[in-house]
Amino acid sequence: MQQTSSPKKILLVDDEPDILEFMEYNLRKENHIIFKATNGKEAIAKALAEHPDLVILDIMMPEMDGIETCRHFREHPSLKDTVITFLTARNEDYSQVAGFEVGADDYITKPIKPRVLISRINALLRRVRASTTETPVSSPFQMVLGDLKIDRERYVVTKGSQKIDLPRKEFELLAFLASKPGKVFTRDEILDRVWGNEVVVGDRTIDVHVRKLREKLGEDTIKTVKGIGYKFDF
Amino acid sequence: MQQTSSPKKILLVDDEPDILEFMEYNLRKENHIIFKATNGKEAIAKALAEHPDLVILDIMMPEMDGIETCRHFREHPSLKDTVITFLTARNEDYSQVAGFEVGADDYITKPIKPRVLISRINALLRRVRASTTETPVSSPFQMVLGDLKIDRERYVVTKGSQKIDLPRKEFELLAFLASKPGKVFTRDEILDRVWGNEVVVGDRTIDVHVRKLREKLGEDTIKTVKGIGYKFDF
DNA sequence: TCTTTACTTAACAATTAATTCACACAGCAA
DNA sequence: TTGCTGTGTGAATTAATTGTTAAGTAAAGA
Repeated sequence: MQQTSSPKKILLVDDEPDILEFMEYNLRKENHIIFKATNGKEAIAKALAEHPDLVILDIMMPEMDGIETCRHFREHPSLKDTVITFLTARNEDYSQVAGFEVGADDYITKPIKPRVLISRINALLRRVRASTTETPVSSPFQMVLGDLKIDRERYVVTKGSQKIDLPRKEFELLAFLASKPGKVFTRDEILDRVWGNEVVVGDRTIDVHVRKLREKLGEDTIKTVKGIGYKFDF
Repeated sequence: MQQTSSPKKILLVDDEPDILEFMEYNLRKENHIIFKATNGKEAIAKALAEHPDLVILDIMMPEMDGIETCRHFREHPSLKDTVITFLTARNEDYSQVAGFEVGADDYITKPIKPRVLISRINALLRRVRASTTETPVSSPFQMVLGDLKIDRERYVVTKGSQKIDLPRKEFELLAFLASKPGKVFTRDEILDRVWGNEVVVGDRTIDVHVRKLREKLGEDTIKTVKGIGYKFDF
């Protein structure tokens, strides 16, 4: 199974230790960082402290059940955008409805198979990341800049009438720089947006990619602003 | 959840009152103005009267189904640029293909999760309707792409004068990729649409199907865009 | 049931992309 | 000039992604 980019914080909430352990084991194998809670109150406390990317919440719990806990999450300003998925025994039909009403993002039924768990979790994490990152700027699929056309949908760059194939990072770097022609992006900004803040790469990585872009697009498309960063100009 | 700029008019079309109500509730929370219809005819009437920004159309409806209704929209001069998204139960096999062929803008599968619904809708509303206009709809049941003919009614593919029989998944995959020639579909998109959001398959499944298609149709029909996905080109 | 076909998985190979490395070079200040 | 800082470059290395084959399941048909 594909390895997702960066490890995520996941908070598991269930009153049964067996299930907690089972999920912890499986998710840890996927390199996620796991926190656990055995009731709703503890869950909220841990969430406030750790700000998990995802919460897996058992519906059936003593005292404060999953639905109730979820509602608390949704009411809390700093937690209300957390991704929450419920866990429930199969055939608890009505609770599904209730779950979605309080703003659940997904629903996993017990008994859980490791493969299914992992795949659902990864899919959720991907999707959520996608929807929050979604459309940075107005996102026209195609940008035209001088004699350069950048087609985000088709993933193709055209210079004049010549089609140029770019590998992923090069394309993303170019698209990012070109999103605001003329603006100077610092190395930090570039790393944040193109590489993501969790990935650690060396100092020369950006340079090399810039160089490759210059090789393919011509020397004068990307300009160096010494001590600051790079900008796209045409 | 982020509040989008201005309230939009949304027309919901479904024969099941529960679903209508569910969607109305969730979209109203987002400050949209909601209209409802329970069949295709009513939908067109309301659309003509209200000119909604977006139509959410259930595929499975008595009398005039979603596909048919969509076609009517597309033929109507004053409605043909309306953004339309389909609603369908998971794994209603070929309807996805049909949906794109009649010019759908997006595809939402039931059961619907509120947050997913809202995020997809908002994304759709933000994006200007330009991408679908550029793909001319040749004929609802038959696509012709270069020397390739895809007949979704008989699910038969013809290359030149040679008839090629494709198994179900291969056909669906091909038809999906071909629904927007040139566009790169990510593996996630492909899994979502061809396999359905709840089916769990391994990483190499798509590859193998792609390979089989290439075997049968020639190496250069489906192109790999490393790190992103696949695209159909001719 | 048996048989066939489609679908998925697993293991490994091949390919391509991303990153690092070592050093070169340029600009600037003392 | 010398030393410093920041950037450019090509080769080498490492990592990630995809291709391929074979084999195992599941589903459909006879």
